[in-house]
Amino acid sequence: MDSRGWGLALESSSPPSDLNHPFRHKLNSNSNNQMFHGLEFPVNLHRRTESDHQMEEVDDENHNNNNKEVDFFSDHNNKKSNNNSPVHRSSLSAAPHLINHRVKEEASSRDHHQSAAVDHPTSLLDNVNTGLHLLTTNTGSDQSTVDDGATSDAEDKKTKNELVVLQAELQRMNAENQKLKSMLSQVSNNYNSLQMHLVTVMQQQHLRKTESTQHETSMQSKVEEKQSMVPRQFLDLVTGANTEADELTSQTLSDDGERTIDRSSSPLNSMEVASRINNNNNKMISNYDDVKRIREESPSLGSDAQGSWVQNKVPRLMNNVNVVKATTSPTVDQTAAEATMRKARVSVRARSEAPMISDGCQWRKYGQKMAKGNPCPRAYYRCTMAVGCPVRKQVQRCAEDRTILITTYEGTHNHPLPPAAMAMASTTAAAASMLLSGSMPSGDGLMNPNFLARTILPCSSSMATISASAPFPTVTLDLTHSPNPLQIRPPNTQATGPFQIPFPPPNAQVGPNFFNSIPQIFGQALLNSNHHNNNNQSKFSGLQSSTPQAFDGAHLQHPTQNAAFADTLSAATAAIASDPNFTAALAAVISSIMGGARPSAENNNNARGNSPGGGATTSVNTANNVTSSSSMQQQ
DNA sequence: CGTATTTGACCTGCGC
DNA sequence: GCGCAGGTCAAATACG
Repeated sequence: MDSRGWGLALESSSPPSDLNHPFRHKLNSNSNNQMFHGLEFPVNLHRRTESDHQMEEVDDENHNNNNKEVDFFSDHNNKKSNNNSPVHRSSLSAAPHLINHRVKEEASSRDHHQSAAVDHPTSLLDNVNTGLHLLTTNTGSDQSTVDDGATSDAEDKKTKNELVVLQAELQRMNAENQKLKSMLSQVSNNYNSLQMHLVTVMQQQHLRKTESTQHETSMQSKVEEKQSMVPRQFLDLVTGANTEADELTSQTLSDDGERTIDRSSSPLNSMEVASRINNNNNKMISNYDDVKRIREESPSLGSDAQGSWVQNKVPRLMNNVNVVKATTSPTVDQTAAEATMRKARVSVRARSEAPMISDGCQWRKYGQKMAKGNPCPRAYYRCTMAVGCPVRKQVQRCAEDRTILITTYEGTHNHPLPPAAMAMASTTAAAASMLLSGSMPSGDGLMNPNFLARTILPCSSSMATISASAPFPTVTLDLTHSPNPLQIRPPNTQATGPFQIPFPPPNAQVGPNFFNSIPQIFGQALLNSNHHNNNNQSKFSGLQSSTPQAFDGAHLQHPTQNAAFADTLSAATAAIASDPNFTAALAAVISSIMGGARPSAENNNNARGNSPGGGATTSVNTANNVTSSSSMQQQ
């Protein structure tokens, strides 16, 4: 957690006690999938499973032994001082025996089911380091106080038996790890395939639109331009570069003699397509004269809104991201992608008395301005976690309600993020991606924001808003509203069409998993819109009902693990959620593996403790959890 | 003394 | 062309 103690914690730091949870499994990161890099799977942390029960029994044994240790010590003292007491002698001999007997019985019964681990107990024991130190105290005390060789042997056997049990548990967990690995692999594969499919579809739509526009009449009327300005701007803000790049793409493909490619069947490698788009974006961005020429050549593409946007932003983008001439370098692709991503903004409204919400990243303030219409100054921050990171954010209090802090993110991090920052980063990235993807030309060539408002999450309550009238395409995630749809919504001057996603009530505990769920929600939204395009809206209802379970399954006890896992899971589910059956299956599998989708009431109610939970109604209180900050803004 | 913040100046785009 | 507003820069200042 950032030492500055910003007010709104989007993720919870890990209590030290949980960090040492003995049953944490750490999966090897999949080198082919950075999405799951460093993902740790706490297994059976939530449900009282057999293993937990076994461990507690062991602990109970230990505890009992520790309790008895006093008695033993007392007995030994009595024994030494008074060997003639038959009562003491009997209790002395009976207690360890009974304990060992119970342990043996338990070990035997478990060994019956897990014989593999018992086949070579001694060799395994040498290699097992449980780190639990379950028996050393007891054994040591007994050995130190009981000068009895038989008892010592019994203790050794007991120790070995318990270690055998632990070894069996380890093996069982290894098997679970393998299952999880395979599951992750499956998720990863689906994610990659769907991502490629998405790029392919995007490219097809672009090509289709390009062809259609070539047959259109030359000029649209001024009225038509006015009417289409908002959606066109919305389109342009997020994909206008691509739209023009498509012209370049067509030219480039023609120049390269590759235009014979069958677009309908999209044999092009999706990544190659994306690379070409980005490359041509670079061409466009790097050569403003080309942009003007293309706009002149393609009047239908050069509407006012689009032109103003390009003229407005391209030079700055050139300065900011050092766009260079188009090459096939992946770095250039990334730069173009960043330039594109910087066009989209994600605004988060949350109640906080602190000057800035804690999102896990390190920010450096580089400016502050008084914005028109708001007595509160607007502060400008840039990410300092890596040199040249393009991500910036603006922080400003709401003019109407100064308890509301509006944080607007822009750009995509170009560096690895700590788990604490993953939630917000993935949220903003997903929201920006949704803008980018959601603005792809649909059947009529334009994506109307109101279309999104009509189609996305009709049953949701509190809201996020897509703003197309703002200078930038902005997704506003409003964490200040009640989920009750009947409640009057405070005026949002920039909102043009409500696009709602479920958010917790103002006083609800909003935790990392809530933010982790946002990418998934946006994935749902995007997919829902796609389904709507395909007249296949019914699929989404199943998706909605199934995906929350996936996050319920992420109700884990370790906050960091929980955040990391749920974050990764949310990203994955957002990407793969186009198949509701798969999502439901994944939710079911994860829920079953993770110990059931039913979190305990304790976890939900004690969210800020060791159990932040995974739903949208748990963890840190957005509205009230406020801390002071040393990096005070003048607000 | 190094780093972060502050704040006025400057740049750019847009509307009139 | 001019003024306004948003955004950024960089020297000055504060802070640990």
